[in-house]
Amino acid sequence: MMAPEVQQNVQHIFSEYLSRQGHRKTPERFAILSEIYAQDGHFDIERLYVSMKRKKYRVSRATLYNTMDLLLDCKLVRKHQFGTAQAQFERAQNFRQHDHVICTACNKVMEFCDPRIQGIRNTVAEVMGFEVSHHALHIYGLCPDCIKERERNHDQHSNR
Amino acid sequence: MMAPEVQQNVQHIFSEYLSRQGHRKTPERFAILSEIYAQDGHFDIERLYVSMKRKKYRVSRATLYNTMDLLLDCKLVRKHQFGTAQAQFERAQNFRQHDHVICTACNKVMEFCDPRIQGIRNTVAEVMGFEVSHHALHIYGLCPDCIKERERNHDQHSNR
DNA sequence: GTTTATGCAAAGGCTTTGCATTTCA
DNA sequence: TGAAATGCAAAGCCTTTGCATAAAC
Repeated sequence: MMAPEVQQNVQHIFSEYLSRQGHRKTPERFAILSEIYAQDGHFDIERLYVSMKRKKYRVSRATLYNTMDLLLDCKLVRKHQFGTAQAQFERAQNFRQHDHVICTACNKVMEFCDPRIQGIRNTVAEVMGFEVSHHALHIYGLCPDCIKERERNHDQHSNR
Repeated sequence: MMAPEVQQNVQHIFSEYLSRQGHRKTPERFAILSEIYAQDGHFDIERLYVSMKRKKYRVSRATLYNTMDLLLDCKLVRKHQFGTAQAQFERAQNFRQHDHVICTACNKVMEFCDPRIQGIRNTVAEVMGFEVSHHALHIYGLCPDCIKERERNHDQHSNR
């Protein structure tokens, strides 16, 4: 569960951002942000849309996409492409930097942290003269469950 | 330019793969592989399609997509999603493992290698019990050219 | 009162699918 | 000859766009 302070905090950040950029403070925008910070883990636009419709919000997919761009711009949300067609999002405040491990069998997404990635970013900045803004590290493979699953199938195979 | 041995080599690998899997050896499949190994750097399906049409090959987009799946499966091609809608591909033989740096202003894609990534993969395997098959590390930011470009614009701004 | 944002539906772009025809084995 | 692959066009899916209406400032 998200602490109420976090909700207040992000609403404030968003409000400041909208002022600064000369954008309007519409109820839809704040409702979407609120809904996002009520989500656990990753979500996509469709899930957000259904989730808000179920709560009787009047919101359109177009506004969801538009608002996402604003939230990405002020870094309250992160966007991911895990190889599938539709983009995945997750909230960005009060979540420490992490990367993703994706199981190619069951599509489960897990998180991990490794300090070495910061070293790699620094090296890229120095050696290539890049001004690094962000990165995505996705490690693909089989999760422990799917490894077991595969072994079960192998056993069946050799015993029949 | 691609060395002729590489072309021969990959055609052989593909041929073996098709036999092993009980797939047919169609001229289209070998023509597509050949065309891919004549490409430099990254390419997408459309570019491949246009490129082959220009050379009067009779080939359809559907066959390109189908063949890509085969080539991915036998690891002669790698697939990337750099955040845009369409998938990017690159040939995989005789190219050492590398990752990508993407400029968010001009969309240029550059390559780099860092041995630390292997250490991260090993750690994920050990700590999470994952059987790692592959990974994607994308570092986003501004390339040197676009940093200069931005500074030029800043100067104009402050001088007017 | 202007101008921006919203909602809806239509259009776009990439990819997949269905099916008749061709081709490999 | 029979099964699989091809080409074409249509359909799907996610996302963006156009435009009339509504709402912020």
